[in-house]
Formats: sequence, structure tokens, C-alpha cells
Amino acid sequence: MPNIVTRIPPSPTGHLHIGTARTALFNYLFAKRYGGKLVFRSEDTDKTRSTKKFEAEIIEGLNWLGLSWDNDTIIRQSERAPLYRTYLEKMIADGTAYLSEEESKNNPGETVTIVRLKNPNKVITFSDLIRGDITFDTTELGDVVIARSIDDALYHLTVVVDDFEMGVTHVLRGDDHISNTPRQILIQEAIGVPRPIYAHLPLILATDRSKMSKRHGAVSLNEYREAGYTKEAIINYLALLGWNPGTDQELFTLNELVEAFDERHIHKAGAVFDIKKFSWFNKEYLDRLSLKDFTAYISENFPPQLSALPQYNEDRLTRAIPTIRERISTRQEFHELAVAGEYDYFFSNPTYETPILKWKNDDSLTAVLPRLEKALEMLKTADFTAKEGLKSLLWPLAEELGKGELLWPLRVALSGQERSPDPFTLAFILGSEETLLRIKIACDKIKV
RNA sequence: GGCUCUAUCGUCUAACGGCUAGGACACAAGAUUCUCAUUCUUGUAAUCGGGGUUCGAUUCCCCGUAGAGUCACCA
Repeated sequence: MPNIVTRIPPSPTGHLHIGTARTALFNYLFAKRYGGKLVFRSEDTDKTRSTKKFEAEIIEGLNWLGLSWDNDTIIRQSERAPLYRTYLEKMIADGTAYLSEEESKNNPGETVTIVRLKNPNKVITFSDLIRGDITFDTTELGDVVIARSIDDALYHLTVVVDDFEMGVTHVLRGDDHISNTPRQILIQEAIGVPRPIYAHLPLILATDRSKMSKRHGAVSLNEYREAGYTKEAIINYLALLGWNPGTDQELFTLNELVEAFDERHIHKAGAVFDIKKFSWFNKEYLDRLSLKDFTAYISENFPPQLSALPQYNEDRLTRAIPTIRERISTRQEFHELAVAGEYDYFFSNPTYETPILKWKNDDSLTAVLPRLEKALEMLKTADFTAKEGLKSLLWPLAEELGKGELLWPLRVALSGQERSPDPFTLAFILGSEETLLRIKIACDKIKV
């Protein structure tokens, strides 16, 4: 497939949608795979809804993902009105479009001169790269409005003109555009430009199998990015929604995707966005981070409520990192659970009901008291610089008293939880002072 | 409702018309273990229905059914 040109044409009327990112990815993969070009165009003809802020955010988001395009050129439709006007004038002169004085739909009562396509009312069949032949009778479309005025072209006209002017050969877009295709083909034929090859990608679906939208939760790339989904995981997961490599391989870098990409393996049916599998991908990539990189990762977007916790300090966080990383798949998960939840024992005084200190094999709560006191005594002079040292110190006692008999209450005393990391790990993370204090508190709770 | 598209485990998906329908996530069980997590092992689970074509349909055709998309002077 020689001389391929694909495009990314976002409309800067909102945040970068996860679906837009995926469509951009597929255009990128397709172009790169076959040595083609990828161009970018901002579809900002709707002046009331488009903003520079959204445009900048979308561009930044795509670049963050590693998706770059030819020359980094930004084409803006809002700056091309004269170009569209020449096409419009030619169409009117040719009789393929006409001026029409009508009451404004946007401003009722006002009379405006819009431009309508003269619909030849024909049946159109186009060959979709993914779905095969698709046929529409365009009669039902009527005379499509292609411009609000001679200087104010609308989407269907601008998209056709720009795809032609920018040399776009392949249009890969969401399949919600299928029904737009016949009217764009009508315009192509009216102005006499070639028809690009269309490939309509299956949509990303919400759990109820409808088009993913805000009412279903997070849809913007930034929300996932801030939650701690890495670009590698996002790219990888998005690529596998509606596409497969033809092998069992699931983990791909962007470059590997370029090499493996084959448009014949694009699915037809929509794909449900599964946050759990997405999180699994994220954890896979997190597992590959060095301790240093993971620490930097977890410290990003650090919530102020977390660093405001009574016992928060960086040293303790550093000691907790290895324990944290095997338990979470996004940093947001950790942030939330540490502020108020399952991991609050890292930086907060544990609060718990005294009876949970009781080991299941004991008859009474008081049975654990001498064990805790013994452990407390031994820990007073212990070396807290490594959890292995703490373990080798306490292990003989645990074997003597019974592992659960000692370790369970010790762990509960340190974490306040029935489920938590082991007491050696906890003691190491908390440090000498806090460990001794928490055991002391547990003993006091039993005594009263 | 009109038009268009789609249909394999709960989810993402594999299977030149031909092995017992494979893999992953999730879930469950077991091992390890004081509990949790991690790790390892195992397991449950699918071809929407009905007709054809064929020696043989997940696969091809038709009809249903279900779901989705779209019907702007938005993109």
C-alpha cells in the first residue's frame, strides 16, 4: 500500500476522549506500519464550542501517548474559511450547491442565506476496509446544509475539502461516522475529488454496550492519566480493543504494535471497555518499573490529604513502597486507600475494636497479652534497619509460642486490621518508635 | 420509527469449511502462609434462534431475534 496518508481530526470542543485517542492510535499504527504519513487537523469550525484550551490539551495528550504526526503541523479549519469559500463558490457556479434564504435555526426570527448541497438522489455504495460494501440511498438525506453562510462552512464540507487538500488516502474513524459517509461522498462527487478509502473502527462500549459517554464514568484520557494509568498501558490496552495480533501475545510496546499491526485483524463488533483488564495491563507495566521510578510514579498527583496525615513522612513512604507496589494497580488506588481505607495504618493511628486482637485458637483475649509484652520487650533493643533482622529476632519466639499466637495479635496491633502485611514488614515500615508505641497501646487496650 | 452496522465464555479475543472450540482478564478452589497481598497449580464458563448449502458448519447463504450507531444551520 504505497503513499498512505491518514489523519487525526479532533474537534476541540471537550477533553481528549479515550475513543479519540484510540482512533488516533489506529491511524498512527496504520500509517507507520506501511511507511505512510499521519497528519493532524483541528476541526474547530464550531466557534461557539471550540476552544484553544481544549486544542492544546488534546495535542499535549496525544503527544504524551507518544503519537506524533508529520511535521508537527497543526491545521485549523477555523483559519481556512477562504479555501472553503472557493469550493462553495465553484459548487454554486456548477449547480451542485445553491444559496438558500431561510429562517435561522440558531436565531429564530432572523433570515440567513445558507448553502445547501443539490442532492442528486442516488444510491451510493462504498467499500469499507473493515466491513466490506455498505450501501445507502441518499434520497433520504435531502439537500444537506453544507455552510451556515458562504464564509462559514460546516463539517461535512470542510472534512471533504481538507481530506482532499491534505492528501488523505485512508480515513480510519469510529463507526458512528458510517452514516456520515454517504453525504461526504456526495460532496466529493459534487466538487470532483477522489474518494478516500474508509475504515470504520468498532466503537468502545460501556458495560451496558452503549457508546461510552460521560454518564458511564471516566471518558477523558486525562482522568485515567491522573489516576495513574501509564501511557504504555493505555496504548497497549486501547490497541487490543477491537484488534488482535493474530497470536497470543498481549504485551506490546508502541513500536511492537506498529510491526504487528494488520488492519485485517480489526474486529467489526464494538468492544466493552473493561477497567479490570485495563488495570491488569497497568500493573504489568508498573511491575517493570525500578524502585526509584515507581517511587516517582506514586509521588505524582500526591493528594494533600495524604501528606497531611498525622504520621506521614517520606522515609516511611520509601520503606512502604515495596509493600505498596505488589498490592495496587494504579497510584490512585494507593492514595485513596492510604488516606481513608485499607492502608490507613501506614500514616495514621490505627483504630480497631480490641477483640480482634484475639487469636482464633485462644479462649480469651488476655491470653495474647504476655506474648505482646514479650515481643515489646525484645523489640525495644532491636535493629529496625531491615525487616529480615526483625524477622530473625522474633521468629524463634513465634515458633515457641505458636506462629498465629504471636503474629496475629502483633500484626493487628500494628495495622489495626484483620488483613494486612506481616508484622515484620509493618514494624520495619513504621520504625522503632511507632512500632513500640502501637504494641504498647494494644497491651493497654487489653488491660482495660 | 427510517436507514445502517453488529452477534464465540461475564469481558477482550483465537480457531484455511475439519483435532476435545484455544488464550487473557475476572471469578472460584488448592499450594505457600498468622491474615492479606504476591507467586505457582487447577477449575467453572461461550459459538443468539430457526432453516438451508455441505460428508462435515463458529465459519458460507436466508429468515428471525437481540443489541448498537445515526437521523443538526454539532463534529
